[in-house]
Amino acid sequence: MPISKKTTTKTPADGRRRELLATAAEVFAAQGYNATTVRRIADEAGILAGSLYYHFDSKESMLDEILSAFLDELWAGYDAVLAAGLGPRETIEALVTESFREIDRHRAAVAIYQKESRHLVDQPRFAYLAASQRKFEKAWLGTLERGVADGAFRADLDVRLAYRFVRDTVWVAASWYRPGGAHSPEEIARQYLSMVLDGIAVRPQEP
Amino acid sequence: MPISKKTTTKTPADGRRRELLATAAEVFAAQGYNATTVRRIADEAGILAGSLYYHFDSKESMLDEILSAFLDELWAGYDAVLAAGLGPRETIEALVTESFREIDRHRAAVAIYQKESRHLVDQPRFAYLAASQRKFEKAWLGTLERGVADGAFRADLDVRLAYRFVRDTVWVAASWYRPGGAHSPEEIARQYLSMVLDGIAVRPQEP
Amino acid sequence: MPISKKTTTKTPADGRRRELLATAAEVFAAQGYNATTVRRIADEAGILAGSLYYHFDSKESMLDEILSAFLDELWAGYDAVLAAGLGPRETIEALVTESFREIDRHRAAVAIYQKESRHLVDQPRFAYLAASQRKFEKAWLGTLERGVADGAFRADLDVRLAYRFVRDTVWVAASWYRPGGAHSPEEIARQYLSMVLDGIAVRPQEP
Amino acid sequence: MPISKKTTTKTPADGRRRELLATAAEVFAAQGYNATTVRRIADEAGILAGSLYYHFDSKESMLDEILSAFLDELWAGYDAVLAAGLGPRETIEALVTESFREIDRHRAAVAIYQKESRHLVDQPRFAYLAASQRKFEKAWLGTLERGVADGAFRADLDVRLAYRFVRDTVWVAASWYRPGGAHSPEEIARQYLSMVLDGIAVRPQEP
DNA sequence: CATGAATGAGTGTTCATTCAT
DNA sequence: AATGAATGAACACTCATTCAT
Repeated sequence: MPISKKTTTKTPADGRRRELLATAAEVFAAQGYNATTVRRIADEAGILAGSLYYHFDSKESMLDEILSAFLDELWAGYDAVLAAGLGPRETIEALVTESFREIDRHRAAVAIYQKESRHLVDQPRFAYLAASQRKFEKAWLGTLERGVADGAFRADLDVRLAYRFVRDTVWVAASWYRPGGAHSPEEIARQYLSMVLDGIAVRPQEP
Repeated sequence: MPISKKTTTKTPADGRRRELLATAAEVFAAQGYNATTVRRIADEAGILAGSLYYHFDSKESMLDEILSAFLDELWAGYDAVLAAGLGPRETIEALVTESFREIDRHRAAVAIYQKESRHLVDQPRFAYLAASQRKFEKAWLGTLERGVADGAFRADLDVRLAYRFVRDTVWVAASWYRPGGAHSPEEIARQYLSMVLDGIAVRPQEP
Repeated sequence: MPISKKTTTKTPADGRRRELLATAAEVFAAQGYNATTVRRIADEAGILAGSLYYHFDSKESMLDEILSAFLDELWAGYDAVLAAGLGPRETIEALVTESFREIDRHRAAVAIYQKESRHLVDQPRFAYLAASQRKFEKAWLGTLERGVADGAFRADLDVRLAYRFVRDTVWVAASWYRPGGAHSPEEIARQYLSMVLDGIAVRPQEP
Repeated sequence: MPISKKTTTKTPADGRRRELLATAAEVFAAQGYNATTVRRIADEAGILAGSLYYHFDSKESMLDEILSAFLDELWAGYDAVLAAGLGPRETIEALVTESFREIDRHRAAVAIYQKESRHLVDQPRFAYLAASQRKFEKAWLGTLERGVADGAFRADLDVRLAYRFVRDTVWVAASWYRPGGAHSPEEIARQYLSMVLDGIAVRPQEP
């Protein structure tokens, strides 16, 4: 059950759409949605601006499709993790790892989401963004609280602050992450988790 | 010696400028620079769009003035910290605290900086943003390396990753921080530092 | 000899053309020629927009064919009436009746004619509209003048005004007439003629 | 109490608006609303297309203002007639005369109304057109029925048909009427009334 | 200082039309 | 006969900017 109500109709000639969406996502991510002209996307795709409208209703509907496809995939991964019945620490580890995998696969969509979701949320068309945010918060906050309760996480945490801390820490990575770099998503996740869970300072010496 | 070369001329009618800049900053932060119309700023200020051009050369020059004023103040604070000769951990603590104070004082400017700096950097007019970023990176990265060298920070850190981690962690806060809330900037800084330095997981029991 | 020079080629696949033209006429009448998109016609016909161009050269040529077919039929009827050698009053009666029959049979075409002919007249392609109008005026005006001369119609008439009066009165009916309604075209013609010829006021009493 | 809810704000600098509206009305009437480009109106006014948007929200709002101003004036005249307590025949005479005066004063608006009102009625913004039509029908139909009841009009009339007959007969005149021609509106009204009330045929001889 | 009116370049979008398949 | 994809010109509209008053 996808977070967005879109029925991703998989018609045979669907390939062109996907190509064009990938192009659009790349440009949106690089220049921002508003600053991106439909002509720029068309140029990048090697067609004329008007021709995009054979495939899409509007510039906005391209954005919509990009974001909802991303969120659908993200939640497929998250839901699997949340259904696995792991402990709080292991859940956090799995969610962070899954997030970096999504960043790896949908870098452009993630960057767009970061930059644009705040003002899109208010538009009825993008109501699913708000729904996703609520679900997201519930998953992370719940896991953190569970961890504090069972002693996995520090009891002196401001859990809401910790939630924002972890959330931002992970997703902002999309702004500098480049797929195919030195580190795999799993490796980056491991290092992030190491910092988030154990801090960057050395532990007081154990005798 | 300010990071931006602007000569902050203090003409008598300077108060109006400052008011208008504050208004513009608020709108830029809320809607994004590109999505903000000059008319919207003028509406908010109670004048007509054309009248803004008595005070400013262009919409871009408003943005310029907002960002350079912010960076000048930021670096006044940072430079004082860096000149104080503190140890690495104390330097990090002081920089983070100073950063949250800036967020508190220049929330709008910080938010604008976060959202817009990436594509502004390329324009000659905003070259000082790149200069600031380099200086910023040097300060933080240097401190982290110093800390690893003298045993204050974990030796197994990927220092560049840790830099991004700390940097993002701090500044993204501008996107949700609201001045006058429950926590003072210093209190938020303390909690952030606690998480960054010591992690959110409980430490292994010492006997 | 038809008023329009079109050679109505009767190819075997002519049935499809006629269907498509009927569809187009209906949409043109309902939404106006300019406001009608070729896509809308194609939708209504259950094919794609481009496919219409297998059957027709252009949107304009559909309009052309619709109007000229209508005018050819109209003049077949009118010419028969005019050739019958009736008196002026009987001629008017026959023309009005014939007109309502045309409205009944070609409602869409008549409505299109009413709405669009004024600005089409200037285009060379639609020169036959002007020819038809001249012939039309000559027939009606001549009959009215004949009637005034032989005492069938009132001598104090401004004949040009009376011509416009009768002409408009008849054709505007196409804008509200719906075939298959309560009244047959002949019945409506009878009532119209009663009003046009004898007025709606009661006659002064004859002793 | 105007038929349209518009508050015709009479600001001092309102003159330019009125000029531009008159220009727009003329072009709308000549070419049809849809076929008229905003550029054409601007050309006619000697400014650039974009400049029109300083004065008006949209092309549609120009149309709206033209139609509602016309209807407000029309109903001012009609309401005065209907309130005068005249007999049915005198009421019809006064309404027809008033109508031709409106055609004389607002020729363009009347022509636009004739051509466009049918499809505008459905849009919420133009709901007042439907209201006007209902009020119009009530006034004319009521008067005709009253006239039939008290013996002023023929008892054998199909009143609805007579209503359409008179209505169309009057307003279609806007399509050929040119102000400043040979006949004054009152003169045309007189002749129309003569035909509508007494018919164009000679009356049977009274002995 | 501010307004009222305009400019001109650009934006998203529409649509009749074309054409290889 | 019809489709899928594209073209290219035009369209309504936006907006930063200018300038005489």
